[in-house]
Amino acid sequence: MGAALQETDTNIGFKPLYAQVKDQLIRRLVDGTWQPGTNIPSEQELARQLNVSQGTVRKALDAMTAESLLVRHQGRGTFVAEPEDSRILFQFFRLTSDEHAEKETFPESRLLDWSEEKASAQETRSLSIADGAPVWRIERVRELGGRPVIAETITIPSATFPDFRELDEIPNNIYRLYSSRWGITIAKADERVKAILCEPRDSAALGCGVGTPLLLITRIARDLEGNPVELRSSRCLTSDQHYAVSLP
Amino acid sequence: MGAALQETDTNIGFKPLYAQVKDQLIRRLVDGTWQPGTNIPSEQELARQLNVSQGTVRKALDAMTAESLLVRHQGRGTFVAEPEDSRILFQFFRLTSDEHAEKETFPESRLLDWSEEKASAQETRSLSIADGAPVWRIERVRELGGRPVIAETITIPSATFPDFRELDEIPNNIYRLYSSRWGITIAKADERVKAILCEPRDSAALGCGVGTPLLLITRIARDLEGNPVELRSSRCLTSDQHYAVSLP
DNA sequence: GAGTGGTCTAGACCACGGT
DNA sequence: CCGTGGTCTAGACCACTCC
Repeated sequence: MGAALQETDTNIGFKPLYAQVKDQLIRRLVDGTWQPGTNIPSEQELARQLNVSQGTVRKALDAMTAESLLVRHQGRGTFVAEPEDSRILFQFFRLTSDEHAEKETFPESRLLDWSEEKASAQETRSLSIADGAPVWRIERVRELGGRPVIAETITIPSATFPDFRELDEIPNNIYRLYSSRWGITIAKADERVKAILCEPRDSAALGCGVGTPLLLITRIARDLEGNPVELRSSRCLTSDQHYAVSLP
Repeated sequence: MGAALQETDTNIGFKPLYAQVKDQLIRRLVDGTWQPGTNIPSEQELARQLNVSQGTVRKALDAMTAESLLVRHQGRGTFVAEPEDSRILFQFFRLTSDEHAEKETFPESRLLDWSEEKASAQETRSLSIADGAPVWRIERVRELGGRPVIAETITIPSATFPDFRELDEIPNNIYRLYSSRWGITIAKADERVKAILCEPRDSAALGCGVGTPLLLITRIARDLEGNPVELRSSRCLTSDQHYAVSLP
């Protein structure tokens, strides 16, 4: 790490060398030096570049692999993770069919509406944007096995996604779009789950009666630096599906 | 690992040395050689006992620490994790107050009923026990901030918890009881979450009307070896609470 | 000061993938 | 065959805790 190396541990702000290496490497992801899908230099090469040992680089790469930022292939190299369907599904989609572990297909989406509006109070708070700033709001219905099971509202700040208006389609896997068109990587997300009753607004879309119990999932998705990028509200029918969590 | 060491990687059943070390150490937890709260030998000592290097022992200990089986304290040593309130709360209790990260207090329990019954079909399946085997079923209500918010049913096989009948009290933190009285460590759990409507049975306990939307959490808790030990159904009021999940 | 875990280094050998 | 990541070892120094 050359001149940036901290020599002593007595500082309260001490960070281990491998953590500093990790920060450096994440910066290369953030600034686009390393594009999704490309392979990054070998451990030995990075060790030379950063003036640390190969073992220290490995510890940083291992941590990033654990966070799904990188993918390692023995004999081939280390690659920047891509927002492929299978990975996004596994990492961010916790709704599963009740019967046997399904084929894990990406839920089909049907776009209902999308328009630019002023952010609500909740959106302002969740996305850390200015009061009343413009946002895009996307309404769609998602289907599993041919049956509508999720009504979802996606909110993103207009400022973060310039020229969003010019899209002529919203793809199924929207995180891949964020990545390919704006270079924004969704790295993690926080979800809050509640039980609610179906309101008239969702009744038609989900094909269920008003008053049907629904799972409300409120997600804040964050980029590589932890900044909130997307707010999503999903109202889910859970008569034949469940939200699966493993502890820890 | 002496004679147990595998010499070559070409076997399909190959396990890295650190994983074999981890298995050995977990066995010491399972058979009670190392009791919760006690400190285990130092890395150097374990390395000598197992005929591996200290770095290999460290990798095994790091993995076990990540699974909350051990706790490390720099300068003091490595300790077997205890089922303390704060850890159990953090690891297994995902229901949180909507407002600001609460004081994280353990929810108070009020015992409604407990009796020995024959296992239902679901219990038989979830707990991998014989059809109609005897189980203990515990019904209780849990409160947060003085208000009842969870009605829960805990089912455990009678065979796994001998003399359960002789208890004169069911403590708040029941996982600590499993550990202290039967030497059973709850190491992980799988949860399934659905939205349901409050039924008459829970209406009185929760002080809400029939038809109120509730979060149904079905948990299968497992011991160190992954065997299912407890089935738990929690019906939760989520008007002022939510179920929190971080992805990944 | 002695002992512990935490970090960092350097080098070795292996299995894997592609040439 | 070579280069890659995966594993294992050995030794050094540090910070922390307790005596």
